[in-house]
Amino acid sequence: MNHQKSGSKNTKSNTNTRENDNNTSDTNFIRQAIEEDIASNRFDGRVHTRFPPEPSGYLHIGHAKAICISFGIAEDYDGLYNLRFDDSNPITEESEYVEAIKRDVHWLGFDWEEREFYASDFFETLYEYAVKLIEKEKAYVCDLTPDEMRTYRGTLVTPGKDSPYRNRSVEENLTLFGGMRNGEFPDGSRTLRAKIDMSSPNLNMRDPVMYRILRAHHYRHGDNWCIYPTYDFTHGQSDSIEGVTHSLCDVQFEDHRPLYDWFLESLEIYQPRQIEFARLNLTYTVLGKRKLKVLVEEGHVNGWDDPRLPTLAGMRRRGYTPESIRNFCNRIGVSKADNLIEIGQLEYSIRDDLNRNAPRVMAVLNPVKVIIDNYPEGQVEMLDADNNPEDENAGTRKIPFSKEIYIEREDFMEDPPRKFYRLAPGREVRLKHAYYITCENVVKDENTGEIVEIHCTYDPETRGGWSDDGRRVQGTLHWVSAEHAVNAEVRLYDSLFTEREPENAAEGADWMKFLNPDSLEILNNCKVEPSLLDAPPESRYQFLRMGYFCVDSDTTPEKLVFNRTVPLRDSWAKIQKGQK
RNA sequence: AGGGCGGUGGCCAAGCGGUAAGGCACAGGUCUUUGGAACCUGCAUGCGUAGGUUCGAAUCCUACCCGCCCUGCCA
Repeated sequence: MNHQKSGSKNTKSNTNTRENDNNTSDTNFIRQAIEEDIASNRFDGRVHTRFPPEPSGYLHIGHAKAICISFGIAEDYDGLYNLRFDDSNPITEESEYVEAIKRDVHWLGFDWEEREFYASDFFETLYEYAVKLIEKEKAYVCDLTPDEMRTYRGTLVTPGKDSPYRNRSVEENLTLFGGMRNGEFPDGSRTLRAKIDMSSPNLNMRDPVMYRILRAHHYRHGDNWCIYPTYDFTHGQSDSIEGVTHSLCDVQFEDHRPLYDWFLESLEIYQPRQIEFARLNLTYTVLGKRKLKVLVEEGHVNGWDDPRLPTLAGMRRRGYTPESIRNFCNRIGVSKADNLIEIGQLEYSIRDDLNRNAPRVMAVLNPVKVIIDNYPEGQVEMLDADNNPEDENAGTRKIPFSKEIYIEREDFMEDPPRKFYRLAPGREVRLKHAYYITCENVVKDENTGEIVEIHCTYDPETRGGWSDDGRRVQGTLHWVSAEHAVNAEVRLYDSLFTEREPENAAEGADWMKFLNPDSLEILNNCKVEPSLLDAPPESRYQFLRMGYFCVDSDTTPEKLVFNRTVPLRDSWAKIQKGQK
């Protein structure tokens, strides 16, 4: 069941490496439909898709799914894809968002070349289309107020009734619609409606509004217009104008498809095919621009790029790679069934990528000092450390070792439980890339009882972490030389919500009450190896045994700041849980 | 006088009348200078339910049940 994966694709300006993910489900109902269209020569065998965001917020992982579907399919069938801003509502749209969206789509690894469109650039054509429908007696100017219109529309189970303005003459409608455009009527006083069927069981067909009067400044066209087309009168025609063949969208628009087709057929213009798929839902978070906007605007997070957010900007800052997001989207598949993807699926995708590609480095997040009593005072050795055991070409680097080092506080226990393989009194462990050390005793703070120093001895014969006598140690610890350590701030993230389905768990609609108060933990006294000193923002590392981290944009020459992207899988934590 | 769309293991998802792919998760095990990774093994006599057609049904038919979406001059 392999559809053609063109060997010549992606030869353009994609800077990201596009690995073929062999977990990709290479068949789904959309691809099947497209293959049928190619086989039947509908659209002359062309495949041309589009991604149509409204510039009213930032893109999130749900948009990434839509982008990967639309753009990924176009690439796989040697087709084209457009980026189109669906900007027919001046009230919510801003240039800031179009810039952010373009940045995020590029970052994801897609290049729409010169095919960047704005629905608002089609306003003049759309206006002409509207006139054409009036002339064909398929549209009329309606003076009903919003409340009246709602009443006339009927309900889910009862038919609506015709507007008293439904049978105005073509001439009157033309005059009135021209007047609407020329600003002769106040906002909201009239609309242009499609004349379809007020008794249709599909509410979208009960004479939907095509144009409303709205004196609002459009971020792109200023005050040129005081009437704006609605989504329904804009989307299909934009697809048509752009030559799109397959208009892939959310299942929520299934009910709109008859209207999408009606406008195109009535207008007698080129008619693309709309196909719908289920939107992404993720556990322990909320998706949806409105909700994300609330979190940002009410200050529950620090901006659209807060690393806890499922926005692409936030995920980028968190340390996610574009590849990992694309692979995630491929792995979860496409269908029309409601879905709730476990956040672990996303974590798997980033670990999978970073494990293969992120350089290893040592960093101690919660340090405790270890003094090696028999190590010569003042001596410093530069030890070899491999940069990535998963990558032969990653090379090695030198790391300094000395008499005083830091290790992770939780890597030592005075009274260790079963299966604790780390440092404890009398026990020998390996310091990664360095030596075997044995714990001799500990020094505690007289008042608090907290361990302040651990005294050890090392075996000089185990340089590099090997011993010739075949002696084996159970544990291997990461460490940083105290004298050479660089201080850093490390930000640890937990899920934004405490509920698996915050939107459904609430009795009412108060998903906000499930915000996790501990979603951000800041560690201020972390010690990282000196090679990290000049690491640029967004560079990613594996902190050995601790997880994947990336340099945050808050980093300054005085202070290194890291974000934990995701911890390593931790089977010790599981054992501990089992022991309790 | 409601309409539309869905229901295959814990979470996704193939399947398209020939005897339930794959991924994540989970459970064992091997290996290991990351308790990581990798590797091996296990994990639906079952496809919303009940009937029917058929040599044979997740796939076809009938009825029923459940879930989601739709009553903006948002998209």
